Amino acid sequence: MQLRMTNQREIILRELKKSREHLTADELYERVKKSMPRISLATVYRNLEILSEAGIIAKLEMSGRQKRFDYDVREHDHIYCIKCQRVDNLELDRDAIRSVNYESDKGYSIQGYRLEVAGICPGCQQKLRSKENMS
Amino acid sequence: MQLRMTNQREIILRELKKSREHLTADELYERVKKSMPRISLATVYRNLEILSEAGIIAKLEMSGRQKRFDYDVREHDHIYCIKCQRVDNLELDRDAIRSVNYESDKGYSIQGYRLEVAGICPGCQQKLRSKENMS
DNA sequence: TTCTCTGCAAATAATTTGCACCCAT
DNA sequence: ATGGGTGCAAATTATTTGCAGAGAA
Repeated sequence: MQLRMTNQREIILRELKKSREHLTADELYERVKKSMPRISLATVYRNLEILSEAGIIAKLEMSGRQKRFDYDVREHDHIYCIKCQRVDNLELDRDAIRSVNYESDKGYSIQGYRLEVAGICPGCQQKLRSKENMS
Repeated sequence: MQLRMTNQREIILRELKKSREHLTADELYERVKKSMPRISLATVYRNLEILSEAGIIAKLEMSGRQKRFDYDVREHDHIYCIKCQRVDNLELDRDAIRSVNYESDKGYSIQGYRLEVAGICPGCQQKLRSKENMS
């Protein structure tokens, strides 16, 4: 199965790269529509699936509903805001986590792991503080 | 808001406790139906939500589509099978993970973390081996 | 009695798919 | 020209919600 570089695929990749955020399919759709108004959401979904399948982008399965997509395919972990769902990268030593012994567990053959940290982002901390001040 | 112990709630709790697995809402629904055929799936969803909100059970947001629910509310991590989606507990040292330094990251105030290990469960390893032998 | 809970059906949210046409290779 | 890609609408999957009646406290 050969991948073709269509116009829509190119723009999807460009927008994902440009933002450097961890966008959901519909967020990306909104941005892509600006340069290609007739593109369909299904095309965005299909391309995100195909491109992550091919290892060109990464699919993030975080807590919460929607999947997010990352232009950066290097293995890394994420931190997300429990208030606004925004997701940022975590720069931490994956080897240190790997050394936590979970190898022998339950007879599973281990394929990988995912550390997901939950927190409140600076923006939402700010909002909470101003709400406190009002009361 | 007072919680009432209805018949359906009791059975839902009993089945969740009995199985000691990490069931999805519809898996639980199928089991509960055996003792209470007229219960509705919406009631199962509502109860799982309310009970996890109240801290009586735990809601697991793992990779993949469906949420799973755990009778065991103690903090612990999970390993799941990438073939059959089954989820098992991981007994590992949470303090060791906590010591991986992610505190200062991005100005977030940290609320918690979740380590999710992916692997292939013994049952699915078996199936893969017999498939190999056939070819 | 009061207010939470339930069943049912309909609504929602996120994602996927069938189909006929389009266009990159 | 061939077969992957697209837009559109409809289908699917997981979950939630409105409502009127039921039942726990």
